[in-house]
Amino acid sequence: MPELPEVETTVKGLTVILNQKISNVKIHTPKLRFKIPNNIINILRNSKISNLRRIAKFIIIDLDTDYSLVIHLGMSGRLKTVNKSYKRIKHDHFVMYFLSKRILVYHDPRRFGFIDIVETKNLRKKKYILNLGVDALSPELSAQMIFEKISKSEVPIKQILLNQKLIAGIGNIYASEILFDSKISPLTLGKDLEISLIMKLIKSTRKILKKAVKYGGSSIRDFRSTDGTLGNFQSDFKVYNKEGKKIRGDEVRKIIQYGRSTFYCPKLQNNK
DNA sequence: CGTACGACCTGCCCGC
DNA sequence: TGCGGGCAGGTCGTAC
Repeated sequence: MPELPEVETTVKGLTVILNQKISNVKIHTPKLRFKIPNNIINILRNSKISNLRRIAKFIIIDLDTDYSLVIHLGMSGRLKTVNKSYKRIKHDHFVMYFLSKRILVYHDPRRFGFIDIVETKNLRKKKYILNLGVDALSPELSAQMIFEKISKSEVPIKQILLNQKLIAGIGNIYASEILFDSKISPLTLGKDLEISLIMKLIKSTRKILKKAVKYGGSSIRDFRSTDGTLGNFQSDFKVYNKEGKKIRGDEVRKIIQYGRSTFYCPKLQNNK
Protein backbone atom coordinates (compact mmCIF):
# COMPACT_ATOMS: atom_id res chain seq x y z
CA MET A 1 0.00 0.00 0.00
CA PRO A 2 0.51 3.16 0.54
CA GLU A 3 2.82 2.98 3.50
CA LEU A 4 2.92 5.55 6.29
CA PRO A 5 4.14 8.49 4.15
CA GLU A 6 1.51 7.90 1.46
CA VAL A 7 -1.24 7.62 4.05
CA GLU A 8 -0.03 10.79 5.75
CA THR A 9 0.01 12.58 2.39
CA THR A 10 -3.49 11.33 1.66
CA VAL A 11 -4.78 12.60 5.01
CA LYS A 12 -3.24 16.01 4.38
CA GLY A 13 -4.91 16.09 0.99
CA LEU A 14 -8.27 15.53 2.64
CA THR A 15 -8.29 18.88 4.43
CA VAL A 16 -10.41 20.18 1.55
CA ILE A 17 -13.35 18.21 2.98
CA LEU A 18 -12.87 19.37 6.57
CA ASN A 19 -16.08 20.85 8.02
CA GLN A 20 -18.00 19.89 4.93
CA LYS A 21 -21.39 18.25 5.10
CA ILE A 22 -22.02 14.91 3.45
CA SER A 23 -25.11 15.00 1.24
CA ASN A 24 -24.99 11.50 -0.18
CA VAL A 25 -23.03 8.27 -0.23
CA LYS A 26 -22.87 5.54 -2.83
CA ILE A 27 -21.52 2.04 -2.40
CA HIS A 28 -20.71 0.57 -5.81
CA THR A 29 -18.89 -2.49 -4.44
CA PRO A 30 -20.35 -3.90 -1.21
CA LYS A 31 -17.37 -6.06 -0.35
CA LEU A 32 -13.77 -4.90 -0.39
CA ARG A 33 -11.44 -6.85 1.88
CA PHE A 34 -14.42 -6.91 4.24
CA LYS A 35 -18.03 -6.05 3.72
CA ILE A 36 -18.79 -2.36 4.06
CA PRO A 37 -21.21 -2.04 7.04
CA ASN A 38 -24.85 -1.70 6.04
CA ASN A 39 -25.55 1.26 8.26
CA ILE A 40 -22.72 3.35 6.86
CA ILE A 41 -24.89 5.39 4.50
CA ASN A 42 -27.36 6.39 7.18
CA ILE A 43 -24.61 7.33 9.58
CA LEU A 44 -22.63 9.35 7.06
CA ARG A 45 -25.47 11.22 5.39
CA ASN A 46 -25.97 14.75 6.75
CA SER A 47 -23.00 14.58 9.08
CA LYS A 48 -20.00 16.87 8.89
CA ILE A 49 -16.29 16.05 8.74
CA SER A 50 -14.89 17.35 12.02
CA ASN A 51 -11.36 15.99 12.08
CA LEU A 52 -8.84 14.04 9.98
CA ARG A 53 -6.02 11.89 11.29
CA ARG A 54 -3.81 8.90 10.69
CA ILE A 55 -3.28 5.88 12.90
CA ALA A 56 -0.44 3.82 11.43
CA LYS A 57 -1.67 3.08 7.90
CA PHE A 58 -5.31 3.78 8.76
CA ILE A 59 -7.09 6.95 7.71
CA ILE A 60 -9.52 8.18 10.36
CA ILE A 61 -12.23 10.62 9.33
CA ASP A 62 -14.04 11.85 12.44
CA LEU A 63 -17.60 13.10 12.08
CA ASP A 64 -19.43 15.70 14.13
CA THR A 65 -21.61 12.89 15.42
CA ASP A 66 -20.27 10.09 17.62
CA TYR A 67 -18.82 8.21 14.68
CA SER A 68 -15.60 7.87 12.74
CA LEU A 69 -15.06 6.58 9.23
CA VAL A 70 -12.03 4.28 8.98
CA ILE A 71 -10.30 3.66 5.67
CA HIS A 72 -7.41 1.32 4.96
CA LEU A 73 -5.92 1.51 1.47
CA GLY A 74 -4.59 -2.03 1.24
CA MET A 75 -2.10 -2.44 -1.60
CA SER A 76 -3.69 -0.38 -4.31
CA GLY A 77 -6.28 1.85 -2.64
CA ARG A 78 -6.44 5.60 -3.31
CA LEU A 79 -8.64 8.44 -2.26
CA LYS A 80 -9.28 11.16 -4.78
CA THR A 81 -11.16 14.38 -4.34
CA VAL A 82 -12.86 15.68 -7.44
CA ASN A 83 -15.36 18.36 -8.40
CA LYS A 84 -18.77 18.06 -9.95
CA SER A 85 -17.54 16.82 -13.32
CA TYR A 86 -16.85 13.39 -11.77
CA LYS A 87 -17.33 10.39 -14.03
CA ARG A 88 -17.09 7.06 -12.31
CA ILE A 89 -14.35 4.79 -13.63
CA LYS A 90 -13.51 1.13 -13.08
CA HIS A 91 -12.58 0.29 -9.47
CA ASP A 92 -14.25 3.37 -8.01
CA HIS A 93 -15.98 1.47 -5.19
CA PHE A 94 -17.22 4.05 -2.75
CA VAL A 95 -18.22 7.67 -3.30
CA MET A 96 -19.11 10.45 -0.86
CA TYR A 97 -20.86 13.55 -2.11
CA PHE A 98 -20.67 16.83 -0.23
CA LEU A 99 -23.05 19.78 -0.18
CA SER A 100 -20.20 21.90 -1.50
CA LYS A 101 -20.29 19.71 -4.66
CA ARG A 102 -16.93 18.24 -3.82
CA ILE A 103 -16.73 14.46 -4.16
CA LEU A 104 -14.52 11.92 -2.40
CA VAL A 105 -13.84 8.67 -4.25
CA TYR A 106 -12.32 5.44 -2.96
CA HIS A 107 -10.57 3.66 -5.83
CA ASP A 108 -8.91 0.27 -5.37
CA PRO A 109 -8.21 -2.24 -8.18
CA ARG A 110 -7.19 -5.12 -5.94
CA ARG A 111 -9.75 -4.46 -3.20
CA PHE A 112 -7.38 -5.33 -0.39
CA GLY A 113 -8.37 -2.19 1.46
CA PHE A 114 -11.46 -1.73 3.60
CA ILE A 115 -13.91 0.83 4.87
CA ASP A 116 -15.49 0.74 8.31
CA ILE A 117 -17.67 2.97 10.46
CA VAL A 118 -17.21 2.88 14.22
CA GLU A 119 -18.26 4.83 17.27
CA THR A 120 -15.33 7.12 17.92
CA LYS A 121 -15.09 6.11 21.55
CA ASN A 122 -14.75 2.47 20.50
CA LEU A 123 -12.15 3.04 17.81
CA ARG A 124 -9.21 2.00 19.97
CA LYS A 125 -11.04 -1.19 20.88
CA LYS A 126 -11.29 -2.36 17.30
CA LYS A 127 -9.02 -5.33 16.75
CA TYR A 128 -7.22 -3.81 13.79
CA ILE A 129 -6.29 -0.73 15.84
CA LEU A 130 -5.85 -2.39 19.22
CA ASN A 131 -3.13 -4.72 17.99
CA LEU A 132 -0.96 -1.99 16.51
CA GLY A 133 2.46 -1.29 17.97
CA VAL A 134 3.96 2.16 18.42
CA ASP A 135 3.77 4.41 15.37
CA ALA A 136 6.98 4.54 13.36
CA LEU A 137 7.04 8.34 13.65
CA SER A 138 6.06 8.51 17.31
CA PRO A 139 8.57 10.05 19.73
CA GLU A 140 7.64 7.16 22.00
CA LEU A 141 9.39 4.68 19.75
CA SER A 142 12.39 3.70 21.85
CA ALA A 143 15.36 1.44 21.24
CA GLN A 144 15.06 -0.06 24.70
CA MET A 145 11.46 -1.11 24.10
CA ILE A 146 12.20 -2.64 20.70
CA PHE A 147 15.30 -4.36 22.06
CA GLU A 148 13.26 -6.04 24.77
CA LYS A 149 10.67 -7.22 22.29
CA ILE A 150 13.03 -8.69 19.73
CA SER A 151 15.93 -9.89 21.85
CA LYS A 152 14.79 -13.49 21.52
CA SER A 153 13.44 -13.30 17.99
CA GLU A 154 14.73 -15.67 15.32
CA VAL A 155 13.05 -13.57 12.65
CA PRO A 156 15.18 -11.41 10.34
CA ILE A 157 14.97 -7.67 10.96
CA LYS A 158 13.43 -6.98 7.55
CA GLN A 159 10.43 -9.07 8.54
CA ILE A 160 10.34 -7.53 11.99
CA LEU A 161 10.04 -4.06 10.45
CA LEU A 162 6.93 -5.19 8.60
CA ASN A 163 5.29 -6.44 11.80
CA GLN A 164 2.65 -3.83 12.59
CA LYS A 165 2.21 -5.17 16.12
CA LEU A 166 5.71 -4.00 16.93
CA ILE A 167 6.22 -0.82 14.93
CA ALA A 168 3.29 0.44 12.89
CA GLY A 169 3.53 2.18 9.54
CA ILE A 170 6.52 0.67 7.75
CA GLY A 171 5.86 -1.33 4.59
CA ASN A 172 7.89 -3.31 2.11
CA ILE A 173 9.49 -0.40 0.26
CA TYR A 174 10.57 1.68 3.22
CA ALA A 175 11.81 -1.40 5.10
CA SER A 176 14.52 -1.86 2.47
CA GLU A 177 15.29 1.85 2.38
CA ILE A 178 15.53 2.12 6.17
CA LEU A 179 17.84 -0.89 6.43
CA PHE A 180 20.09 0.50 3.72
CA ASP A 181 20.27 3.86 5.46
CA SER A 182 21.18 2.26 8.77
CA LYS A 183 23.73 -0.08 7.14
CA ILE A 184 22.06 -3.10 8.68
CA SER A 185 21.68 -6.34 6.78
CA PRO A 186 18.05 -7.36 6.28
CA LEU A 187 19.08 -10.90 7.18
CA THR A 188 20.16 -10.02 10.73
CA LEU A 189 18.05 -11.87 13.26
CA GLY A 190 16.21 -9.85 15.86
CA LYS A 191 18.14 -11.47 18.71
CA ASP A 192 21.44 -10.46 17.12
CA LEU A 193 20.73 -6.72 17.05
CA GLU A 194 22.57 -4.82 19.75
CA ILE A 195 20.89 -1.83 21.25
CA SER A 196 23.26 0.57 19.50
CA LEU A 197 22.16 -0.82 16.14
CA ILE A 198 18.51 -0.54 17.10
CA MET A 199 19.11 3.12 17.92
CA LYS A 200 20.62 3.55 14.49
CA LEU A 201 17.66 1.78 12.94
CA ILE A 202 15.19 4.08 14.67
CA LYS A 203 17.16 7.14 13.57
CA SER A 204 17.03 5.95 9.96
CA THR A 205 13.34 5.14 10.26
CA ARG A 206 12.55 8.70 11.29
CA LYS A 207 14.86 10.20 8.71
CA ILE A 208 13.54 8.17 5.76
CA LEU A 209 9.84 8.41 6.65
CA LYS A 210 9.96 12.13 7.46
CA LYS A 211 11.69 12.84 4.21
CA ALA A 212 9.11 10.81 2.30
CA VAL A 213 6.30 12.70 4.03
CA LYS A 214 7.96 15.99 3.20
CA TYR A 215 8.11 15.02 -0.45
CA GLY A 216 4.46 14.10 -0.52
CA GLY A 217 4.70 10.34 -0.31
CA SER A 218 6.58 8.22 -2.71
CA SER A 219 6.44 5.68 -3.88
CA ILE A 220 5.25 3.56 -6.61
CA ARG A 221 5.36 5.29 -9.89
CA ASP A 222 1.65 5.95 -9.88
CA PHE A 223 1.07 7.08 -6.32
CA ARG A 224 -0.95 10.25 -6.38
CA SER A 225 -2.18 12.37 -3.57
CA THR A 226 -5.87 13.15 -3.42
CA ASP A 227 -5.70 15.99 -5.93
CA GLY A 228 -4.05 13.72 -8.48
CA THR A 229 -0.50 15.03 -8.26
CA LEU A 230 2.32 12.52 -8.18
CA GLY A 231 4.50 11.88 -5.16
CA ASN A 232 8.10 13.00 -5.57
CA PHE A 233 10.00 10.58 -3.41
CA GLN A 234 10.43 7.88 -6.02
CA SER A 235 13.56 9.49 -7.40
CA ASP A 236 15.01 9.15 -3.92
CA PHE A 237 14.87 5.39 -3.54
CA LYS A 238 18.36 4.16 -3.00
CA VAL A 239 17.83 0.41 -3.22
CA TYR A 240 14.15 -0.51 -3.71
CA ASN A 241 13.66 -1.83 -7.23
CA LYS A 242 17.30 -1.01 -8.02
CA GLU A 243 18.68 -4.49 -8.48
CA GLY A 244 22.11 -4.36 -10.13
CA LYS A 245 22.70 -0.69 -9.41
CA LYS A 246 26.20 0.11 -8.14
CA ILE A 247 26.52 2.03 -4.90
CA ARG A 248 30.01 2.90 -3.69
CA GLY A 249 31.45 -0.23 -5.23
CA ASP A 250 28.70 -2.49 -3.98
CA GLU A 251 25.83 -3.84 -6.02
CA VAL A 252 22.17 -3.85 -5.04
CA ARG A 253 20.85 -7.38 -4.68
CA LYS A 254 17.31 -8.62 -4.66
CA ILE A 255 16.36 -11.46 -2.36
CA ILE A 256 13.02 -12.91 -1.30
CA GLN A 257 12.18 -13.03 2.39
CA TYR A 258 8.87 -14.48 3.48
CA GLY A 259 7.62 -14.18 -0.06
CA ARG A 260 8.45 -10.49 -0.37
CA SER A 261 11.26 -8.70 -2.19
CA THR A 262 14.09 -7.20 -0.22
CA PHE A 263 16.73 -5.01 -1.85
CA TYR A 264 20.08 -4.43 -0.18
CA CYS A 265 23.82 -3.97 -0.59
CA PRO A 266 25.59 -6.96 1.01
CA LYS A 267 28.90 -5.22 1.61
CA LEU A 268 27.58 -1.84 2.72
CA GLN A 269 24.97 -3.32 5.01
CA ASN A 270 27.33 -5.12 7.32
CA ASN A 271 26.04 -3.92 10.69
CA LYS A 272 29.11 -1.80 11.39
C1' DC B 1 2.52 -19.01 22.01
C1' DG B 2 5.65 -17.69 17.65
C1' DT B 3 6.47 -18.68 13.01
C1' DA B 4 5.73 -19.70 7.90
C1' DC B 5 2.95 -19.59 4.18
C1' DG B 6 -1.10 -19.48 1.26
C1' DA B 7 -5.07 -16.67 0.28
C1' DC B 8 -7.42 -12.64 -1.06
C1' DC B 9 -7.73 -9.58 -6.07
C1' DT B 10 -6.59 -7.12 -10.58
C1' DG B 11 -3.24 -5.36 -13.71
C1' DC B 12 1.01 -5.21 -15.89
C1' DC B 13 5.21 -6.79 -17.81
C1' DC B 14 8.09 -10.22 -19.72
C1' DG B 15 9.33 -14.21 -22.34
C1' DC B 16 7.93 -17.56 -25.53
C1' DT C 1 -0.45 -10.72 -31.44
C1' DG C 2 -1.63 -13.83 -27.61
C1' DC C 3 -1.01 -16.40 -23.60
C1' DG C 4 0.94 -18.04 -19.24
C1' DG C 5 3.69 -16.98 -15.33
C1' DG C 6 5.36 -14.06 -11.99
C1' DC C 7 5.16 -10.06 -9.49
C1' DA C 8 3.09 -5.71 -7.07
C1' DG C 9 2.45 -0.79 -1.72
C1' DG C 10 -0.87 -5.35 3.03
C1' DT C 11 -2.80 -8.25 6.23
C1' DC C 12 -5.31 -12.27 7.86
C1' DG C 13 -6.33 -17.19 8.73
C1' DT C 14 -4.52 -21.59 9.24
C1' DA C 15 -1.32 -25.20 10.20
C1' DC C 16 2.46 -26.51 12.45
